[in-house]
Amino acid sequence: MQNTKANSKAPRHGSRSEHAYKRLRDAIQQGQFASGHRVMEVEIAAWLNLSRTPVRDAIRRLEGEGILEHEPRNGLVVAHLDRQAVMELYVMREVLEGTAARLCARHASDMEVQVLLDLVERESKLGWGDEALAQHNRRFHDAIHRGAHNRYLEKSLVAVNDSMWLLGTPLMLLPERAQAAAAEHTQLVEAIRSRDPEAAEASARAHVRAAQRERLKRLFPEAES
Amino acid sequence: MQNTKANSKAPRHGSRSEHAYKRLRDAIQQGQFASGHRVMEVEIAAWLNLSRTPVRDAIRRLEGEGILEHEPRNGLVVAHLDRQAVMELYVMREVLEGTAARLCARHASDMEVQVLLDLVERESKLGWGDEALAQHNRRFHDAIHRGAHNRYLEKSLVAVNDSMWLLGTPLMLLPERAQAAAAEHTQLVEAIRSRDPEAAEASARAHVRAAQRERLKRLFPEAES
DNA sequence: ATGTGTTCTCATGTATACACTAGAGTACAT
DNA sequence: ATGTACTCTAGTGTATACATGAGAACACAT
Repeated sequence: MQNTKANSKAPRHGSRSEHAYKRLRDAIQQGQFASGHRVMEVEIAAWLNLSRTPVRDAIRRLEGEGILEHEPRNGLVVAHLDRQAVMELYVMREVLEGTAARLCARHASDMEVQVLLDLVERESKLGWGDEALAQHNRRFHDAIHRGAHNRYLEKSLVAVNDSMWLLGTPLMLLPERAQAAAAEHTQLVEAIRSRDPEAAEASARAHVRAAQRERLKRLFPEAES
Repeated sequence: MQNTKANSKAPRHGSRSEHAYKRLRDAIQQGQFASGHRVMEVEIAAWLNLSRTPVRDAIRRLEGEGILEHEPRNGLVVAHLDRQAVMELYVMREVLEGTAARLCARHASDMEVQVLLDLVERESKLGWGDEALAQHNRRFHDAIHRGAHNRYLEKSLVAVNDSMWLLGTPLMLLPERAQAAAAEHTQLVEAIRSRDPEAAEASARAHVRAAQRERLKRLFPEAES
């Protein structure tokens, strides 16, 4: 075995496979590997200072999640989403986030609802365009996903949202979008608090559609849409 | 490398990893490995006459798909679904099949609709309780999933339906259910043919709920539900 | 008998060597 | 110049040896 101590900067999480998975995932999420960038086992292994075996595990997982894909003449690359894929992705996201909101209104415990109320409360106190806001946004949506109490829904949502960050910068970092999103979050939580599944689903769907409109504006500025 | 020719009965599909994946998947699907059965790399490797490496790949994939899971004191086992999990699974199935039907009504090409019409037509001519009927059922639903033209939806549906066969015998093998299902299929395709997304979704959701009721009767006969 | 510490063993994690394949380059013939 | 066959090579697939860790079994003390 090689160098078991001081394995570079980042702390080791669990097994080496797990470590490789997280590092690779983060690297892609943060845009260190852009869409279409080729990913080679040996390269990653050298980068993380491990053998190919745990790297392969990580790659296989990311492949299963659709983050990596085989490109015909090119080998394995970070997945690239064309316009059609983005549309399909947002359709799914609307369905899943809508469902999560509906189920959350029905099944979330009072304590879970309280957490949501606290989160929207705190959101208003955050500066716009901040990295902290993007993180807050993740927490907020995770709280709703968990409140739905459906492990399969949760898994599908993770998959869809993971594919989302292949699109680049989170929208929350854009001040206008952050401001609108805060209002939408408030409305959504209000529907959940009053245990109104229909309103909650409608609100979540509207929220996703708004994000989609904004996203399309950024991605394909000249498209008629 | 070992024995490259005459690798036992079943034909080799693509790579050894792929082969291992399919064989293992089929074995679980056909109930050769029941829910809760422990799965060990070495055992499977010996069974398929390969090394652990491709078997590991296969196992990792099935793990990612939720077909295999780590049980605290027991290692890796074929996933076991408790009552709660079954309920959650059917909720997701209702959402996803409903969505597929809705999108299919909107986006399927005329040719794809024609295929669906042919399939329901042919279904009426099949004997009930037959293995061929279960296969036909898969084809039918696959056709709807494809007709929705949404790769992420399709993937989620595959995942959910794969978890489904952890529950045992397909319901289609029960004559009463097969008969009812045929009627429901007809109604669903009719809604799709007339390009009515709302009716299609409602029909698909009803179809799933009917299946769920039947399933719960079999799985938990004495439950109040 | 019951607890507790110590092996022991089995299964998985990890590294690595070797095999195979498909694409890139190269040399030669026309 | 262009086509064609051959090699060369980079990257992945596969096998296998070795490391590690966590339960099980055992031995011993009380």
